[in-house]
This record gives sequence, structure tokens and C-alpha cells, in this order.
Amino acid sequence: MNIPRYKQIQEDLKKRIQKGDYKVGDYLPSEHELCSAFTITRTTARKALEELQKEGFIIRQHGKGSQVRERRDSLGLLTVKGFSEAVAQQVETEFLRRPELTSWDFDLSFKPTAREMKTQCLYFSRLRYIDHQPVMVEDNWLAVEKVPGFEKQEFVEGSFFKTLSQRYLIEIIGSEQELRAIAASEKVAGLLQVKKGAPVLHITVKYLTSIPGYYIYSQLFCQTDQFPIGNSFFVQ
Amino acid sequence: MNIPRYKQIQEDLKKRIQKGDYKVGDYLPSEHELCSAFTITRTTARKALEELQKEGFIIRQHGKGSQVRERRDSLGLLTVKGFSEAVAQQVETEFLRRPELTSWDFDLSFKPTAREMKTQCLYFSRLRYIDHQPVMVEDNWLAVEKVPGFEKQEFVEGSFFKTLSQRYLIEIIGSEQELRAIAASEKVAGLLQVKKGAPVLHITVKYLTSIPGYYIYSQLFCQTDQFPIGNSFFVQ
DNA sequence: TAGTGGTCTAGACCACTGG
DNA sequence: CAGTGGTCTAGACCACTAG
Repeated sequence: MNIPRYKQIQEDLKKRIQKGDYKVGDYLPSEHELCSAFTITRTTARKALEELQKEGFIIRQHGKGSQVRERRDSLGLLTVKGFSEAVAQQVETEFLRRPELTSWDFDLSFKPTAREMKTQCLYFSRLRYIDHQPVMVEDNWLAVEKVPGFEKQEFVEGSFFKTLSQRYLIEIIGSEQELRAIAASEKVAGLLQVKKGAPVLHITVKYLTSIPGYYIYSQLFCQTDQFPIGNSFFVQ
Repeated sequence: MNIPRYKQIQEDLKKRIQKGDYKVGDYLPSEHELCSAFTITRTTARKALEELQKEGFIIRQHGKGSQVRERRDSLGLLTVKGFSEAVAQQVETEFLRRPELTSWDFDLSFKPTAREMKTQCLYFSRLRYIDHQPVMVEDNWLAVEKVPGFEKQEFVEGSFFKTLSQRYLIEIIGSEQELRAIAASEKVAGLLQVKKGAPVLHITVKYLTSIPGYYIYSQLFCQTDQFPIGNSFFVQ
């Protein structure tokens, strides 16, 4: 198997939670029980449970066990999961600009590297809807260097990140984000169907990829009245 | 020692990075080198390095090593670190309301539990400055049940979380957050020295503590013009 | 190829939780 | 008290990176 054992067990447990075999408040099998059930050692069992904790499915407590947690379903945007995976509700996407080659002329707090500037910039822009209501404008910039032909094809399952992963073997390994509350410009206000000058959330993102020195830059304008941006976080 | 070995090594390496012994771009000693240097096994060395990665100090790459990362110094607020620890710049704090006993009457998307409602509510409010400029209004609510006498004492080193930890042995183990862009009310605008109606970032937080069912509720109003809220995040 | 981190085994002792 | 997770040892094999 190429997929690590802990990952298999992690996904197995996750599916059982999602199917309802383990409900909110239930305890998963203890580390020792997982060891005998899957014929693994505690290191592997712990890794699977720690990952589930990171993802917010369970809370682990010393002396007690791993308890299934209630998950809030506002946009879990501040993770690198991407929009489509993060939202449970009905999501639609409309391209404002399909992927096209441009020059590097975006104005974010993050700046492209000199190396990236040497190649052309691939740009696309999308408008995202939840329950048929526009909630987010998204602009994306990346160096075309590592994604040749990107502009000539459809997205894998409508997902940008899935396309990167499956067609170019590029994985997202992290992100840096900056958040600001700003007044909506006329253009953004029109797209999000709010008044010009209304407060919107502006998020600039620099995604780190599995290719060193190769980044993806994004900006989001979010209408947070009905759908606040959510985030949950665990330590230990 | 009560402090785990991996934690000691993590802090040791962190201090060396902060002192400049390891600069941005440098590689930390490999896992094997740490093993012999500290007389530990790889499990322990890995744990220390993984924690440093979580905190954003290093990037670990298979086949290469642990490289010191540039840390952006906007407010790393979306972690549970708390304000004083997260910001490098000069920070001042002014109490708008010192800790006092009140009834539960806050109106956040998070609701106190029935158990919490049975005891009185401890409330305090602070205004935070960076470089003598007001940037954040912070309101906090928690059940007085687990923090008797809180209102009668000073904070440990000015830090709310340190006070909880050292005086009441309560640790923060996670948080859930919701972010919205809103128009500043007259009161908030006055405190943050912006115009009434100006966009401000509103963050509501439910902190999970080491006491099951015991939470801390906060709301923040942030003026993000000069100091955007920052966040960095890593997977794997 | 040598060196790195990723995964895993098979144990051990400890601290915490609850009855 | 029994059961849980937290920490740690002492190995092993593998996949990835770079010269």
C-alpha cells in the first residue's frame, strides 16, 4: 500500500462518524482497542486519532478517551481545504474570468518572487454562491511555469486544488493569510449584491505548495452577513 | 522534570531561532543529530520539530530538513496564543471594564450552556493598542464557577491566559471562531478612532478549556487598516 | 549515493479520569 | 482501582532530495 496505515484508519473512522455509527458525544475505541482491531501499534493508532483531532472531528482527553465533537458548518475557510470541500450546503460557482495568461499586476500584501515574475501569470476569477446567493468573489494568480496547459482544460470535479493535485501533482502544504474589513468597491458590491461601501471581509492568501518557491496567490471578498467565515483550532 | 523532554527541546530550539543562532533559511539540526545532541530517540526529536512546525517557526521537507521560516508579524490572532504573546510590537492594554460579576446577557452566535448559566458571569473588557494606536476592543465572558476571586486580583504578567493557567490550572485547548466584516457602531468607532460605520472586523470566539463543558466567550472588534489579522497554517 | 524525514513495530512507565 | 491517553526508548524499513 502506498497510503500510510494511519491514514487508512483515520479515513475509516471518519467515514463511520459521518455515517453516524459514532454520534456526537460518543467515544471512539480507545488506542489499545484500535491496536487489536487493526493489528497496529499505539504509534499508528495515536497518529490516526491525532489527525482526526486536528480536523476537528474529535476531542481527546487524558484519562477519558476520544469523543466525537459537534462540527459547526460555517465556511471553514481558514483552512486550506478549499471552498467546495469546506461547505456542506449547496454551492455553485460561476467563472467571472476563465483561466487566462496575463502579466503580474496584482496588488496584494504578498508579492510574487523574482523567479515567478520571469514566467507568465495565470489568472482566473470566480464568484461563489451558497443557496443561490453570491457570497464570495475569488481571484487567483499563479506562475504558469508549473501548470502548462492549465488554461486549456476543465477543472477536475470543479475543484482548483483537485486539478493541481491530480493533473500536476502539486499539493498545498500550508498557507498564510491576512484579513481585513474593508468597504466594498462598486464592482465587488455589484457582484455580492450589497451596497457600495458596505463592509466586506477581504482575505489575501499565499498558499505554499509542495514545490519549494512556488506559490499560489489569492484574494477573497466575502459577504459575511448570512455566512460568517468560521474556523476551529486545536492545540496539543 | 514535569515538563516533557520534547517540550524542553522545542523551547530550546525556539529560543535559538529567536536569538538569531538560526536565521531564516538556515536548517536546524536533523532528527538524528538532535537525537545524539540531547540523548533522546527520534520519536522525541520529531515531536519537538513537529510542534515548531505547527507554531510556524520552521518548514519541514522530506529529504531536506527543517528550515527556519520567515514569520510575518501581523497579529497572529487566529491562534489561541492570545494577544500579548502574538504580537512582537509594542502593545499596551487599557481596561474599559475591570473584571466584574454580571448576568449572562451577551449576544453572540455562541450561547453559554445551561450549566454555565446557573452560575454568575464574569465579564471584562479591554482596549488594545499597538504603537499607541487603538486597534482592538475585546470583551470576555466566563462562568465565575471555576475562577473564584478572579475579580479581586491582578492579571499574571498582564495576561488573561497566563492567569487562568497559573492561578486556576485552566488551559486553553482549542477555539472556534466566526469572522464578520461589520460597520462600526458609534461606541466601537469612538474607541478605535474610526468613523462611525467604517468597516471593522468582528470576531466571536468560543475557547475550549481543559475543563470539559467550561468555555470562555470573547468578541473582538478590530481596526484592520494598519494591522491586518494574520494567520498561517500548515498541513502534514 | 549519503543523508534526510515518513512510517511503523514492540515494548515501557507515567499521569489523569472515573467509579 | 482499572482504563485511558501522554511520553519515551530502541530499533527498523522506506521514500524523498541533492550532489
